[in-house]
Amino acid sequence: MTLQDSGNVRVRFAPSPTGYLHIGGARTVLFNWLLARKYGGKLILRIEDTDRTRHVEDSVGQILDDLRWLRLTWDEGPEAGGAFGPYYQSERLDLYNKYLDQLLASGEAYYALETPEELGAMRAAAEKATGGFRYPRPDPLPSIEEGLAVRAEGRAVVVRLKMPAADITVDDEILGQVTVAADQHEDFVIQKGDGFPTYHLACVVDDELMKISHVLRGQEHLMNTPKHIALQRALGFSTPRYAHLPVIFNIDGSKMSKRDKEKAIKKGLPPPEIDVHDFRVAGYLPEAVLNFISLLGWSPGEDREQFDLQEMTTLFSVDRIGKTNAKFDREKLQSFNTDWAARLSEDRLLEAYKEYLSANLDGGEISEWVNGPVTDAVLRLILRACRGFRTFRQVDAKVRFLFTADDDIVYDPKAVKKVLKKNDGAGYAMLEDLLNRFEALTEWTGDVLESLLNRVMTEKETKLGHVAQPIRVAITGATISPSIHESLFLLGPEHSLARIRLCLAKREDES
RNA sequence: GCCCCCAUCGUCUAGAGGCCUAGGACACCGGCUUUUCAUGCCGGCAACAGGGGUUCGAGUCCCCUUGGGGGUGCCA
Repeated sequence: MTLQDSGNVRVRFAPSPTGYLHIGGARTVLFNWLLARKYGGKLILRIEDTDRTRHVEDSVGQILDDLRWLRLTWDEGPEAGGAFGPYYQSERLDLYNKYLDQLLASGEAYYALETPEELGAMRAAAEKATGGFRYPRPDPLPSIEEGLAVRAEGRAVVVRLKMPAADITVDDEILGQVTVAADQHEDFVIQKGDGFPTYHLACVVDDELMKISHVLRGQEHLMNTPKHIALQRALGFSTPRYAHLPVIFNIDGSKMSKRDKEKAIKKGLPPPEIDVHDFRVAGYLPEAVLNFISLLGWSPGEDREQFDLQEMTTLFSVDRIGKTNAKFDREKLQSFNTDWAARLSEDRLLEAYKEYLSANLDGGEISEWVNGPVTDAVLRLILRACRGFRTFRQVDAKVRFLFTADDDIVYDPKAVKKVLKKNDGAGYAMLEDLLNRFEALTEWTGDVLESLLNRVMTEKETKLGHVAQPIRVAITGATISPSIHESLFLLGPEHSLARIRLCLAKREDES
């Protein structure tokens, strides 16, 4: 990046509205966002909705939502507006048609009259014969009149670009020079039979009209770039700087596909997180997700790993982006999440927790726990009691007993056996003793409870575990919860005592 | 098949010819702390894909092989 680029950086993220924002897409936006931020440029959000058959209802809303959750803002695009709109390609058809006409008139493009079926047959035959197919340019080329006449008959006709008979070199900021030989080119389709432009045309026209300076996109687009360069030359456009990002895979090397989720569900396995939304629902913090994906294909060096968006912006640079594909390691993400959760302010953590809850309740709000309405103060207490947690989902699991009615507590048989029945019901005996002491308490605070339990431990010359675990099982049904005095305090005297009595009563039922 | 890209611990990576006895982080394995689950602390294991060059010297440059990935759509 040279000095004269400063202030003129205009980058874009151009998703197709086919579902939630994919985690790989998130990294692409992030890098674009960082570049724009670093050089005081603009990030443009453009919706590439030229394939009506793949359009998914409301997915633009979902993508915008995911970006907001990540705190990645855009300067132009849906909701933001801008001087280069519209930002939906489906609303820019007249623009594409104008350039299409120009190309047709100058002879740089031509109508191709094969039906999809004919093309398919040609491809199949060629693949059988040589293993590969390249569209053979007709000789002579159909005239414009001919193309128009066929179209007038109601038959779908496509427009193809006449590729130049010369090598094309992509000057990539990450990969260096990549040359595709002249004999590898193919006259590709720029307008589909339904009158929509293909991705290539729309992309090139928009990048020019929107004055895009740098294109940072996935490496799966590398082989499209010579096509785009040819189109730019035919149209008299300039060529933006290109940087093709390495691809992100699953830990086993397979593609991170949205279909992995359906496959896992079919097998009865928990679905893996693939889309940004999945990570949100699973209880990850946007700070951690962003930090983690920034390190997939990029590194600031000097053994630095953890930083927020601001530091990232300072550290970011395109020449530190690597060429090697990366595998997505959820274990490391979890570790990052743990660190971020420990580092964030209470206010921010509370906000993030509420976002997590709302994503899981489909936008609804969690309203009641055993002791009444759920307030911010309650959520703060919960988060504090769960310090050291890895994801919000773990927080949920740990405090579920606070959202369960006394009669609905499910006692884990293993826990009951190990903690209560063992040693001739030593656990139950402990509970009976503790019940009396709890009933005598006039104050129910964490401190009071803690010192009471400590006293019991000393008196009985036993470990705290023998005191705490029976209570834990009695009030939660299982062996996992926040520290015992905090668990008791949060539950409150009424429910705590009720559950201990209930637990003791259940023992009698069984004997 | 053809074209293109890539190659350091299991994973993410540092490494711009001597600073490399190859560094960090996650995971893993030990140990400590602990009231459960976590957390925290200490220690350990672990890599330059293979082969040729170039050079006084190669993880770093070149070539080949192998392996991985992408493209080869009227998808983007």
